[in-house]
Amino acid sequence: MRVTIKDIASKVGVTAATVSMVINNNKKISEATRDKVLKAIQEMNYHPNYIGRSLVMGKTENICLVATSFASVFSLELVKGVEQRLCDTKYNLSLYSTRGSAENEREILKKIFYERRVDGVLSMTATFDKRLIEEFKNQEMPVVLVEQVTEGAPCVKVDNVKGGYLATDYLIKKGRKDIVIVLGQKGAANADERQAGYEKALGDNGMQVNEDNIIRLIHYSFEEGKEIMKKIVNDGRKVDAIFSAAGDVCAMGILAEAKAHNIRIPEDMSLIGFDDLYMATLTTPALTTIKQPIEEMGMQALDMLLNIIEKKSGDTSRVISFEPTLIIRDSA
Amino acid sequence: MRVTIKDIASKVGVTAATVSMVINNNKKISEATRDKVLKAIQEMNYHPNYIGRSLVMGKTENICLVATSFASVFSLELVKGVEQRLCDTKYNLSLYSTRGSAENEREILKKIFYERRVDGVLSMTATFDKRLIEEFKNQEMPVVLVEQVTEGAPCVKVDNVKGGYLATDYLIKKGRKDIVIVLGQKGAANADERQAGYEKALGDNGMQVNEDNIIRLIHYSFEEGKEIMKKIVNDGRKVDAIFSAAGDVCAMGILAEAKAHNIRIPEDMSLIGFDDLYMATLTTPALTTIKQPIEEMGMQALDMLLNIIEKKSGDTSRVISFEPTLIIRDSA
DNA sequence: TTGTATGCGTTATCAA
DNA sequence: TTGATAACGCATACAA
Repeated sequence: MRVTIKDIASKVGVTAATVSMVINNNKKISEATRDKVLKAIQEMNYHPNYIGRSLVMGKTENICLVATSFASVFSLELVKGVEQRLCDTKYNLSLYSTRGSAENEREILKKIFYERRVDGVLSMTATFDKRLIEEFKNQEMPVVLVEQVTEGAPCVKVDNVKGGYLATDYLIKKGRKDIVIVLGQKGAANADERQAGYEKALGDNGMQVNEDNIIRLIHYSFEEGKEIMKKIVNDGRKVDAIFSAAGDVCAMGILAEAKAHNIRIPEDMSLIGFDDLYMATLTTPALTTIKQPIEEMGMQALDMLLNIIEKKSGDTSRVISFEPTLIIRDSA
Repeated sequence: MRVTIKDIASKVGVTAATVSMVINNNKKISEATRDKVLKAIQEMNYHPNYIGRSLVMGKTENICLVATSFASVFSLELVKGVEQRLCDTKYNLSLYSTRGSAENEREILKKIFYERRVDGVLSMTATFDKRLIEEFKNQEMPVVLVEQVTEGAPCVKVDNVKGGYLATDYLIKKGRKDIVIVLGQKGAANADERQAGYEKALGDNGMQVNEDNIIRLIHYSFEEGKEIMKKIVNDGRKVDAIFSAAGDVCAMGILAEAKAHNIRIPEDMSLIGFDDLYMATLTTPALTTIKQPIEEMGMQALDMLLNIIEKKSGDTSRVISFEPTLIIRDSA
């Protein structure tokens, strides 16, 4: 049998309540009994059962990170940031991946707070709408959103408008006239914002938006990047720059396919990515890209969540926006 | 206030026990009351509190993965595998990172089972010695080791000797004479085994081991890879192949630095990595590497753990070894 | 300063 | 088929 608080109590000759008070550093306990209890705890190798404690305290000391999947470099970096901050606290991290339909995602999120498995939630999922946030509030379950702004919940994100602007403006200043932008699906916050930055930069420089220059993809993948470049070549289009606002991996696909068609980069065509994954330094030419401080975002998101959990802040409408930066390498 | 089993009971006009039996599909409940209870559960949006259930059941339905850090692509791939299997079960995954000293690591591991936070442990940490395994056994806490064999605990690993052999033998067959191997610290199971494979391949081909060709690192990182290559250049060494048995990420660092010094790969020097991360396909040249089926290892490890937890198997000495394969691309 | 009593939300045993 | 009761391990208000 595992040793419980009662075992300690009976060994020392006090009650469980006393032992509990010693554990929780209650000042009203005499030195003498405190020492005896502590000694017994040592000897019997006692550790308080976390489930018992959780039940009475109403806290699990667990927080979770929810994402559609953890297969991306983005989520890895985020986990890194969260983890780094978490190790100084008493909290543990659980990962919930909601692979599958939006409905399934909703179910998982609901389970999380109704079953009280965690004290707070960090979410990178898409289905976090106002209704769901309302339910979280009703259940008093703190939540911080990452990369997605929804009214009523605090959020950590990157200034994607600025990211889109920086890249586009740089290309224009380099003399590029016909700039393709590759984006995720319409409606995805990052895609819409980056597009807005792209269009603003064009406008500020007295240029028109050409709808043909807006290309969309779904998985942000290497393969899609190749397909996009292949189509541009097959269509016989003359394009002097591509801004892969859908990330570095896609940009790498574009690069690979461009090489296969003997298109020289950056001489014939400029290429800019988004993310600044470290492999962006490894291609030839090395990729010019927009850097997002993902790890810092993870830390910040966790800090916000812990503040809410521990009631140091009730501010549920705070949006922290990180500044992206242009990293100039060889591809543009 | 959150809705509990009692709220349902009083609403329907039965006791909590009855509601509990309905939830747990006890057959002795009449259709009539079952329906009434189910309806109330729906209406009041009731979900059983997981903490309360855990306390009485003595199970948390949580398993954890322990690693020094989750900042590596290796651990992420493993998480992917585990996660994929886990989503069909009632279990949840927690991540514990034990960054810091070995002593700290020990403390965290002990906490895990003494506090009964989880039903089972998957461990990738180094400090899992016989003594610790003994403690796990005493506390009836199931554990499966990943990438590390220790007597008394089941384990999932890759045949690293073979991996080391495959790469080295291939380089020799390609006519390389002066092959550097990059390894983790002596004592780390994967490092020692890969080294053994390297030395066996040299021996089988009638070549001598040159101690200068064995280089060690700590973090398996991109930066360390760069440092290693820089040092080789600065020392004016003539090396015609590097086998980064410390992984693809390190190999990428080597690649980046080699490029910076205009060393052509594979013409001037062959380069082989280890892991087969998907980014290995994205570099120029694409990386030749030893593939470990990391994701499958994660799935297998989880299956073993769940079998032990659910008492379907008590076999604590099983070692499952996966076969690595040589993936030939452009760097060697 | 310490003990008694109670409750956290659930399941399980037994009696009705 | 259902209800009453105890139990899981711990923390806390109140009494002593």
